[in-house]
Amino acid sequence: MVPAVATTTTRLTPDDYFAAAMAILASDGVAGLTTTKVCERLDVTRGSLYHHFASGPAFQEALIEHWERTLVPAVLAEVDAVPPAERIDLLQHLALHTDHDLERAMRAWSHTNPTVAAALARADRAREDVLARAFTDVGIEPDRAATLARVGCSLLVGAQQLDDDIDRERLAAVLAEYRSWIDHRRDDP
Amino acid sequence: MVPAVATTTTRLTPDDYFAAAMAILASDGVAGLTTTKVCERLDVTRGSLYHHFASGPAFQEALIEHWERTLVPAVLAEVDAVPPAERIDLLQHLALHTDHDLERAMRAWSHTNPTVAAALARADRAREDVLARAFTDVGIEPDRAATLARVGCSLLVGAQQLDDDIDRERLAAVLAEYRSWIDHRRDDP
DNA sequence: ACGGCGCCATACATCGATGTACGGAGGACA
DNA sequence: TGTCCTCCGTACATCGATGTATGGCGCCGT
Repeated sequence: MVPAVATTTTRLTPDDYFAAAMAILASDGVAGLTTTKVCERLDVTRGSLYHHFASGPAFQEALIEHWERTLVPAVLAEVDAVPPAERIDLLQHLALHTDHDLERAMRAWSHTNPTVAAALARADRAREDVLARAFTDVGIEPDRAATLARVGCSLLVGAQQLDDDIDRERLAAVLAEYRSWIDHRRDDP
Repeated sequence: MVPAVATTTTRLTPDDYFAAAMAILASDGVAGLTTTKVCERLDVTRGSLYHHFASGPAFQEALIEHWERTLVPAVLAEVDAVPPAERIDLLQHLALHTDHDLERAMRAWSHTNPTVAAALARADRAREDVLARAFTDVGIEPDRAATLARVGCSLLVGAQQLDDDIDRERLAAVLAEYRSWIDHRRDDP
C-alpha cells in the first residue's frame, strides 16, 4: 500500500507539489509560481511535475481547486471551534487563523485569473455567510446581519491589504471599533 | 519650443510611456507590464523606450514615482472639491473618484516590490490623514477620528478587493453603514 | 544649406520558462 | 527472480522578454 515512512528515495504526491506552490505563493506571489521553482523547492526536476500534471496551467488549476477545497472547510470548522458566547467576536478568530500572506497572493492572482477569482469569491462568501449567521444567532435581524457581515469582511480584507505585514495593534484597534459597532447595532436596532 | 500639434511623425515623451503603462496595469496587472507590450501599445519599438529610460526596472521606478506624484495631489484636491458640509461623506467622494482597477494593480504589485509598497503606503496615509482631518473638523476628537479614518480606508480597500468589478450597490450599502456609524460616534462620544 | 544631435528602427545575443521525447532506476506482483 | 509499470532524470527545441550595438531619418541652429 502506502509506505509508512519515506524510503531512501522519497516519492512525491500531488499534495507535495501543492504545499510547495502555496509556500512560494505566500512568499513571492504569483510571479514566483513557476514549474521550475516548485520543482527546485522539492529537489526534483520538472520531468516529475509533468508526470503528475498535464501542463503548467493544469497544475495551477489543480492547485486552485486544492486551495479552495482545504480553506472553506477550515473556515467553517473555525466556527465550531469558537464557543457560542464568543461568536460575536468571530471575525477576530477568523483574522487570527488566516494565512494573510497566502490570501494576499491569491487575491492578487484573482485579478488576472478567472478561476482564482471564482474560487476566492466562494471562499469570501463562505466567510461572510458564517459571520452573518453568528450575528443572527445573537438576535440581530437578518438584513442588518448581512450588511454587518459584509462590512466585517471588507474591514478584514482592507486591513490585510493596508498593513504590509499585519500590524496586530492596528488590526486590533479596527476590530475593536467594529466590535463596538456591532454591540451598538445589537442594543439599539 | 514644443510643437503645438503632433507632426506626421509623433514624438513621444516620458508621460506617454507612463500613460500606456498605467493602462496596461489597470487591465492586465503587473504580469502584463513588459517593455514589449508598452511599446506595442505606443506603436514604437523597444529601442525608443531604451532611449528615454536606462532599463526596464528603471522605467518601472520612474513609473511608480510618476504615479505617486499625480495621485497624492489628486486626493488632496478632492477635499477642496467637496463642500465643507459634505465632508463627512468624504469617503464616498474618494471612492467615486478613484481608478479602482489601477489601484488594485498597484496594490497587488506592492506585495512583491518594495518601492511600490512604500509609494502606496504614502498614498494610503495621505487619504487616511485627509479623512481624519474631515472628522476632526466636524468635532470628533482626534484619536477617535484617526481610528474612524483607518476604519474607513480599510473598508474602502476591502470593498475594492471583494467586488471583482466594483458593485456600486454593495459599496453604497457598506458606505451607508459606515456613515451611520460616523454619525453615531459624533452624536454620542 | 549643412553639420550635429535627438529620437527611433533593426539586428543580434542572452536568459528564464515551458513542453516533449526518451531513457533509466526501483518497487509491485506473479 | 523476472517483468511490468510508476516515477523521475536528461536532453533538446521553442518562445517571450530583455539588453546592446549600430544605423538612419528628421529637426534644430548657425
